[in-house]
Amino acid sequence: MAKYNPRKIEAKWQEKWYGSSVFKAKNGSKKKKYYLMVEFPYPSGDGLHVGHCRSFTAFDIIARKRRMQGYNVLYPMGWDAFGLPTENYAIKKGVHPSVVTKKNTDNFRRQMKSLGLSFDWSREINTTDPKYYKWTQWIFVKLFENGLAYKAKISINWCPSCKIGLANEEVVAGNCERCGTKVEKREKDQWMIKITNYAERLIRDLDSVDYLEKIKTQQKDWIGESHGALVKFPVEGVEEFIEVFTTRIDTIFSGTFLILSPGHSFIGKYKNKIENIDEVFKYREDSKNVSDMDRTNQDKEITGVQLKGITVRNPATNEEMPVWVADFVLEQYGTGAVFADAHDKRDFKMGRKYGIPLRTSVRPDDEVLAQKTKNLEESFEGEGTLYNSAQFDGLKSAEARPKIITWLAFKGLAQPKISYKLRDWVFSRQHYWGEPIPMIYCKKCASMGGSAEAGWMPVDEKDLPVKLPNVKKYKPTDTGESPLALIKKWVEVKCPKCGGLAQRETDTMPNWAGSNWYYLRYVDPKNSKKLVDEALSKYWMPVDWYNGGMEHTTLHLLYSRFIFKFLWDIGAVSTSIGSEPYKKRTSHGMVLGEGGIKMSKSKGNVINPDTVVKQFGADTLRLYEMFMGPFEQMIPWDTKGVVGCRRFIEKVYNLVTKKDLSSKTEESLKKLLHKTIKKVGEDIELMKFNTAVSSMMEFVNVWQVSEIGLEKKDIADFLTILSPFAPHLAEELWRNAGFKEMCCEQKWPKYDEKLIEEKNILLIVQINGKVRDKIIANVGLSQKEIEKIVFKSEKIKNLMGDKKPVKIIFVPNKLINIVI
RNA sequence: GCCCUGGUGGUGGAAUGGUAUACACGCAACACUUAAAAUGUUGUGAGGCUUGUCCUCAUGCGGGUUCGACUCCCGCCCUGGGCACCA
Repeated sequence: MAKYNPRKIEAKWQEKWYGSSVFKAKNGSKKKKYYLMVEFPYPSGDGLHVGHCRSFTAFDIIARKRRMQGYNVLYPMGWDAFGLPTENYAIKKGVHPSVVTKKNTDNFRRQMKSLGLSFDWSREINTTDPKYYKWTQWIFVKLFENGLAYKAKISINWCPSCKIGLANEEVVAGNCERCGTKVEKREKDQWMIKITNYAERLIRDLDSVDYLEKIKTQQKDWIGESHGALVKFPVEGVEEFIEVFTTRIDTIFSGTFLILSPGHSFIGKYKNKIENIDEVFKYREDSKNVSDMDRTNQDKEITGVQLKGITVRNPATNEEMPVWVADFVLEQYGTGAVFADAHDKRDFKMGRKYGIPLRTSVRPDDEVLAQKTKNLEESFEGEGTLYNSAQFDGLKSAEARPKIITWLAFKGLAQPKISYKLRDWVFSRQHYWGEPIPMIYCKKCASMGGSAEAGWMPVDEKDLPVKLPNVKKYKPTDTGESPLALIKKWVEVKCPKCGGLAQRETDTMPNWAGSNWYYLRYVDPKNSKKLVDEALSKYWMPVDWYNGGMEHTTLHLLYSRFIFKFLWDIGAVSTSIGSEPYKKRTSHGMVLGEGGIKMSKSKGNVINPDTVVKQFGADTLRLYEMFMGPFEQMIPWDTKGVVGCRRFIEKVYNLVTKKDLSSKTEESLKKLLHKTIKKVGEDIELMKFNTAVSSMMEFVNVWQVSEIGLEKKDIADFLTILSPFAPHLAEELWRNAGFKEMCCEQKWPKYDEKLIEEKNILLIVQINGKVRDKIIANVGLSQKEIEKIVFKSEKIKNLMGDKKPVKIIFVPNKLINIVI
């Protein structure tokens, strides 16, 4: 008998699979579709990570099972290939990024195929392919045409050493991710995308999708919806209001001063009225230089400056209030201004520090706390009962809020308002290796006036894609402009409107641009006329099950939901499919290095899947990655543990190869097989791959010691449920056992409901909740019958002595508990 | 500070109100072998003695609910992740 030789077996079956159409998703099929997707990787030079293997294998198992269940399955793969590491490599070695990308994707594809993953390779996509990014650019044009893309001067993160603008994600603890230099702020004109327009829908529509609860929570927290009110504070002596957003209008009667953010427009507008304007301006300048790190440090001393000569009136009490500036009030949130009282810790501290009067108007339920609050010993931030609040005295905070809003609204001084933490999305990067933003700026047209976007025109659809030109140097310039700005021939272009000399936008898009919509391209990967064919989007979308890392919850996942909603709004996809791209979203746990620390080259603890495949075989790697622990949990790699999975595979190989197939399976083994079929099937759906594997191990352990073994049909069933996990092995044994076709094309076996029903059960006998005996009894015996058996038992008699049972708890077919 | 995870043998873990420690690793003994590896068999939470189909104790810590709690509730500690002056 031949020894188990994974290298030979695996190469053979991979050739058969990839040379046939078994993994191909079929357009125009009458079958029900199932669209499974794992996040496409960034093809780095390091090759596939064992973490990739884990989630790809898990979803490969689901894909293979779905095919066996009769679905038309789409399980595609592609490359999110724009990005910094490739660009940096190009800068260092002088190789064009596209060459590096080609090399890396070839390696990744080889590695994936060596694992036997059942991707449909005929639908492979690559975000750096001009045929692909033509549509990424097209989406940008549509965003612009619909008023969702605009230019704004914002401060960006600037690394003075690398001379490059950094995305927020590239700044680690205030330093440049690459060189560690302290990051500075620079003002720059950037393209922005109005994702904030979609904030409400992005929260509300979470109710209609099946995401892990923690994913929903994180997205909601990130978008940060707060319900409150916009309140107007009339400024003394001028026809002007300062607007404030508050969620705690129930505390309005205790408001004794107003605080503006340093950048608030009121200051510039009324600089002539502010007596100490020099001091205020100085404070504003100083606060600009406070780094983000210092500004977010909560232990930081509160600072502020009063705007002398300016007062406002509290719209509730009509009292005069001083106005201050403080840098803990943020320009970007709400209206950039707050009213201050003793019911906020920061306001409280500030009032104390500068001797500004403080007042309270909410009483906590706790008496001691109420006294302390009233005596201004400490700041009470919770909810309670109102006092000092005129006609609202005695109301609870929650009931007072709508009443106060209505009362002030009647005077035209307040309105309900929902505020979001979500900011618009900075879409410009000063890098080479990204999609060029397909916009043209014409000075002449800009002089015709209008908005900030005047003079900006999108590239005509027929001229898309705007291809990345070849450059000699990929490194950004000293001015912080993209290296594309140096190529005069590419930058200078005819204005699409007036025909005069105009210039291209030289910034490129962020990494997320290509992954915003890739799920749509898999559906129709070669379409050169449209982003996606309507009928195909209608058949395949939405993605039925999408898996990815938790680290993408607030970036990629949110961005792509937003872009899909936009495409749906403009009718770029079939409108019958709903405005959510993913029906179900789950997430995998990271695979750590041995000892529980993160795998990294510097630590030298990186596990290369190639090595594992070479040493143990792909099936062993697949099985181990599923067996190592719960799928959603972080888990350390353990090379010793891999051995156990290899042993299991050899056991199965030897059993099927050696045993006589003509015999009839004995009843108890057949029963266990059907229980295993049930368990494996259910566990796959719940992503409990580890227990699915262990149940197959248990089955094989029993099978191994059984004298008769399995009959042919039962072998077939077992190989079929094993095949999603260890597909090469299953395929080989399937053929060896003399079956026709391929194992992966079989139907998923049904378990026999009657067969797994138990006739006898092990019944637990407890006294006072402690296990004292176990008896084998027929299924369905009544309490009386069980009691009869139990009270006859010598053991129980001895344990009970002369004590009488006080109470007897009986759980049918499970347990009897005698309380004495 | 707030939100979300998780805490079980020497190790990865199993069990979501009813036999705690499945499965696997590791370890030990035995068999096979000149020997080793591989393989197979058996044992393996801790402690105790009267060595048993025995007893006691153990699921981060402290309380509670229950006939019965790893599982539910309250308080606390620790791990990992996210957000962080958000009005």
